[in-house]
Amino acid sequence: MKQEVIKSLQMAFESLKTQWGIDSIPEVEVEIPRDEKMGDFATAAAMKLTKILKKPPRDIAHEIVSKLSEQSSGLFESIDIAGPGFINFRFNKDFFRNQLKALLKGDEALLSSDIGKGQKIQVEFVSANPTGPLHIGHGRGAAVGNALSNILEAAGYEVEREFYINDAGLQINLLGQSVYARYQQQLGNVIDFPEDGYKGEYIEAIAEVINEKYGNKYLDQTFDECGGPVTEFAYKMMLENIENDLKDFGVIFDRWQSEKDLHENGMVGKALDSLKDKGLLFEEGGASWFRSTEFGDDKDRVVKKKDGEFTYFASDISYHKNKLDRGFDGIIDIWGADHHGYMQRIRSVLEAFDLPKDKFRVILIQMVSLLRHGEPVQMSKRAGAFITLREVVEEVGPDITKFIFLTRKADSHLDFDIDVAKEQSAENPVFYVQYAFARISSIFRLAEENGLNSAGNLNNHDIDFSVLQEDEEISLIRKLLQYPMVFEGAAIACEPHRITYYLQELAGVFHSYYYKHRVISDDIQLSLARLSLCKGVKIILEQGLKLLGVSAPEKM
RNA sequence: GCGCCUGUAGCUCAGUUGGAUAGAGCAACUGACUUCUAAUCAGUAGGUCGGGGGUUCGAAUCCUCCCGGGCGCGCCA
Repeated sequence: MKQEVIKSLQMAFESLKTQWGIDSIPEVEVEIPRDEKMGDFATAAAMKLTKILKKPPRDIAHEIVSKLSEQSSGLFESIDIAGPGFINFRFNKDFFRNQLKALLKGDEALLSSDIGKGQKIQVEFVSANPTGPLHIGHGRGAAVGNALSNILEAAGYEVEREFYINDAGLQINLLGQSVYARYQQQLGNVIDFPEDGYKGEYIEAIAEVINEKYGNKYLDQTFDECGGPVTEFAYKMMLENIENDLKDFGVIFDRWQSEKDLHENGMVGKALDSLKDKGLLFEEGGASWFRSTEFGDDKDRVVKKKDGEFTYFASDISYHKNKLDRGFDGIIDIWGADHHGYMQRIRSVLEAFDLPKDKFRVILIQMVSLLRHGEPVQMSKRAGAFITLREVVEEVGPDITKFIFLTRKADSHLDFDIDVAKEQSAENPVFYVQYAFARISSIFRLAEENGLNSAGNLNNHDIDFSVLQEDEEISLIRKLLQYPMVFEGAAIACEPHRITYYLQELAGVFHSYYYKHRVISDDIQLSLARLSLCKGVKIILEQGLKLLGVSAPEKM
């Protein structure tokens, strides 16, 4: 729909070029006006040209409009000049009706997009340490990462969803020690709990499972002796829990990349070697450093400590090198905002490995404050006092939880009040959207009973769309046709929340229409045309909800 | 001290990358169920876009300086 306007404007500019005495035509930008009454599309081109042409914007607008009317494509009902020099376009109704027909025939361009052109893109998200259950913040990352992946996929990218497992290093070791200590305690041994150990109940649970499975096998062993298998068991069980939590939240990953594997396969050393070959490593104070200042970082970063151990950053270098080696055209990392200080470092690494700047993108997910009755819930993983994602999902439900996460842009803080999410469930925006879908489904059930078979008839009969005359019907089609633009915008900006808002608007236009006009009536032709319109709404609602990972129920 | 995010209606948030009279939902108030689902609809009210200055035809949006909130600045992971 947007393309038609742009094309017309480009043609007009082309023929005005000589008259204006400019070499190339200006870039054409069109927007959807805030108020539907202004038109379907608007351009501020005349105002932007005023500086170059040294003429008042309204004069320029007049020249453009008269050129446009010479072209008279017949697409537009009206082209007006308004305000300081906006040009407003209004499509004629047949254009809308034809587009609706195209949507129902399954015109892909109205549902998806090919801006991705098959490029391979990797989206890494959640990537929580497997040392405890997922909390609500991880849930937000999961919801956004999942929706974004879906959107990019629909936009023609080949997407891989990946979870990076931090299964090497001190934290995992601490997990093992904590479980070991609980195991000993459960079997009656008096043993000190590690000072910084994980104190949550889940640690006890893991210890119990070890007890059930292996009995007192490790009872007489020190941690030095049995730390390996105990730690491995603990972390695998933890990882399994995480995977299940995500699955029950409706988020599935394509690939789980282990940090430990990178070490064991020598990838870390290799990655550093290739930096060395580029002359980007140096030795100082017995440690190895990456010259990240070369790429705009504040200071150079240690990759190998003086005790010979790799830093965490070294694994990340190797991990991102690994991503590049796997042939991705673009890399998107979704991190908690508390990791933002890490961004420039990774950016430097990827630049060192020759990835163009615009191919790497970090989406920071701001903190979630969990509230109950308006009071903040204190969260501390170490102390074990926190509410898990699972608890929230079980209490509030996955659809509401996801929808709330996706109704805000990622980089703003979010208050998640469990009681508000639950108590207002009847007024919750997610139901507003789902209800529109359920209502349409209900209409189709009735249509079925009345012999207006939805699927069959709507496809086989030559339905006369010209009976769709009501303003609300045209508004509804107009809204439907905005979907590809919204969707593309969401993909380009990596902002799933745009879809969430759009769906609410679409549902709103539909509810309003529903209240005012009856779909099924004695007039068969009209009924069929209106059913077709509803079908169109249903298709878009379903598609949008699918991208968000939210269910579309036939009944509510 | 430096860096990132943030401040928009009583509350929770959008604002199409600089455009027209700043928008939703909740809460408040008025109305609408004999109809394909009232989890809905129609309407009223609610604003110094944190504050000052600047850039220009035009600023919630860009620059700058203040004020407030969150987070981060290890040879930790």
